Amino acid sequence: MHSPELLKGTLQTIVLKVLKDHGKMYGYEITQCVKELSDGNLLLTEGALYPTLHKLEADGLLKTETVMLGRRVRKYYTLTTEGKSLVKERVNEFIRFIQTMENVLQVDFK
Amino acid sequence: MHSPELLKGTLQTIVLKVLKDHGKMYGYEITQCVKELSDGNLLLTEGALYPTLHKLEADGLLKTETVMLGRRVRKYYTLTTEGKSLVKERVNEFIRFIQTMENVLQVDFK
DNA sequence: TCTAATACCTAACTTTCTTAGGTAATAAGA
DNA sequence: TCTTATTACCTAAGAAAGTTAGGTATTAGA
Repeated sequence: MHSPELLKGTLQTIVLKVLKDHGKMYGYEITQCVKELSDGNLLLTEGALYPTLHKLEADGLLKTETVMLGRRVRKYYTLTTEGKSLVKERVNEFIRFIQTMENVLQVDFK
Repeated sequence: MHSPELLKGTLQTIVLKVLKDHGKMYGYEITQCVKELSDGNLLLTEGALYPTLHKLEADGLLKTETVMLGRRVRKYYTLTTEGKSLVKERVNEFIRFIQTMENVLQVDFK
């Protein structure tokens, strides 16, 4: 497991990219997906995830669709057009940050 | 320039590693060193740096030596033994985080 | 029947930044 | 000489973005 400090600032990027790669997803599904992709190293807490999803929606980057499964509510999130273009920027920004850190820390990631 | 959000959680690691690589340094010198290493992409603010240095010192990871240059004060920081062993851990933790992010974001840093 | 998993959510608190100040010595240029 | 930029230290208020710890409720399985 990683220090949760490192996650700060990357949660939005993770959510946006996972939604881009997997299309329509609901909150709980995102936590499970990230858990799998990270081999159990990244466990998104709901206290962080849901406020993030709500913020991304409020910012017009995500849109929602609420579905009833019997009596159960499920809220699906998808990227808006604006959201789609932001994903690339965010991922590129992260990559540039990593490259900068490689220089500052004098290490080799790969 | 990078989004300052991404810096969160990495400032301690940067300070520790730069001190390990360059030995005795003072605060202002650290900001200039990081600026150079990052090609101007990482500009440490003093409001973030000084509290971080004080915290690392309080935690026993750094020790200080105050030098007078004429009337000017300069405060040098060096790693303690404890600090030296922590640097490796922090850098390794960061590398593992990057590798995890590579999987989650499905990108290739190289 | 009780627990674990699924599925949503909020609120108090903490950490860690940014922003915006303050002080003061020294160097450089108009 | 005066003014500004740079060097060099610092703190405090506020914001951002997490954690921790709750709450509600359905469904599946032992």
